[in-house]
Amino acid sequence: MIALADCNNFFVSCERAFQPQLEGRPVVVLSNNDGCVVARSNESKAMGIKMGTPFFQVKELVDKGALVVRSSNYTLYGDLSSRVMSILESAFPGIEMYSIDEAFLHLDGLDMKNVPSLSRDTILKIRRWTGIPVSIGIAPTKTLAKVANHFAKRYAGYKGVCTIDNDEKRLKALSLTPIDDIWGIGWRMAPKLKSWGMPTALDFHNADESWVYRTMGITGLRTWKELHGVPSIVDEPVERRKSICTSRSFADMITDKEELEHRVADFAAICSRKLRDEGSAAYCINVFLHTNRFREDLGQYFPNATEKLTVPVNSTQEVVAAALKACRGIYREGFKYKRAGVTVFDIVDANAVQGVLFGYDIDTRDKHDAISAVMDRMNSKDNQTIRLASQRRGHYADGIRREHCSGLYTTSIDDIIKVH
DNA sequence: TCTGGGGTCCTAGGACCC
DNA sequence: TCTGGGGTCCTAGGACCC
Repeated sequence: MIALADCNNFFVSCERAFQPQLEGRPVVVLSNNDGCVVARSNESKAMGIKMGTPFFQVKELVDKGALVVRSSNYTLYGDLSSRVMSILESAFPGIEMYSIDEAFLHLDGLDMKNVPSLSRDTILKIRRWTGIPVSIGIAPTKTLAKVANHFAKRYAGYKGVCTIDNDEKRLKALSLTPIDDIWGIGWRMAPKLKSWGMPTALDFHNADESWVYRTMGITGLRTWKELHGVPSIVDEPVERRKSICTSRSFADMITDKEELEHRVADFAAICSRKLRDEGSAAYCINVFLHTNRFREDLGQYFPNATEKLTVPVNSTQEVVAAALKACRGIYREGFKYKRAGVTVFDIVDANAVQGVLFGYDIDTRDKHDAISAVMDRMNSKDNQTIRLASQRRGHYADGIRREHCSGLYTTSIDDIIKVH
């Protein structure tokens, strides 16, 4: 058996944890640049606001006072997430953090009849210590634990914990679950399955195994087996991320080459910082540019280019230099750019790089490493104390819309004073 | 007027080899 | 109408997740 702990309406709950007056009111949290709705409270879900709705479509409700809006505040959410995770970690034999607001809980060695009460106690503790509401689903496979979690969230009677531990409960739960709600069935497959007469998870569960493999491949078959109670989604502990991406949409469209290069240099610098934080280095630096795909009246251009290096890098100078080279190769005059990003991949352990650098200037590398280390120390507070000349003047967040942001309650002393 | 960001895995097809 | 048979590796794109 395995359990899935999932924070309810996580970003909204984080906002409410520090602004209790938002409790009971319809609240939405927006994506970067105040673009789309990415989190909704139960009240705003009940109003029919869909995930991914462009903010301008619901702005009127905000102006009328019928809806509360917040820009996203990832510093706050990341901080609360790690508090929730550490409580889960101390309560269960092992946890596998799956996303910022979800973790699979291993139950090895626990007496199964005690697991529901342990889960309830942990939920109460998390609520008391962090203010975040959590639900837990318990089942024989991860996919079924997700199903159980949905029920725990949806029906108050479960008091936050739902267990699927026999065939009767399993089949009943699947019969009540629309196929689109199954983990692993996305927006492409769901309409097809429905058109083939399988609107519920139980219909899919009852389909023929070889038919599932033929039509949906190995991934579809894994989901099918999981619904039958056969664990088929292996948990590989991810040692090292395989790619790291930093990208943003801009508040305004950019045409100027130099301005665009400053932004790309910023994104590359953030990527290099993320690499160093994980003790990684990358062989490949990719840059992509996007024009505004919603402006059909304007020319469209979505180029990308990869710089492949002979030696993996993680210093700010080297990553930025490679990104700018790639950027210069794809920039075209006359387009209005709305978004850009830097992705680094072919990632290796930075420590393993040392000593195999034949034909490479070790002194230069050591200098770069030393400079990066100093930059990291100086930038540890606000991230922008020191930067390369090719990066932008001003704060990197300038030019990104964030008009409804709450305070940095967990990380800024001024905000902590304000709250108290 | 305004429309997010960051990941993973799988597969088909092309390039290349003998 | 005819135009082999088998491999491997790489990559772009699709599909999925939060």
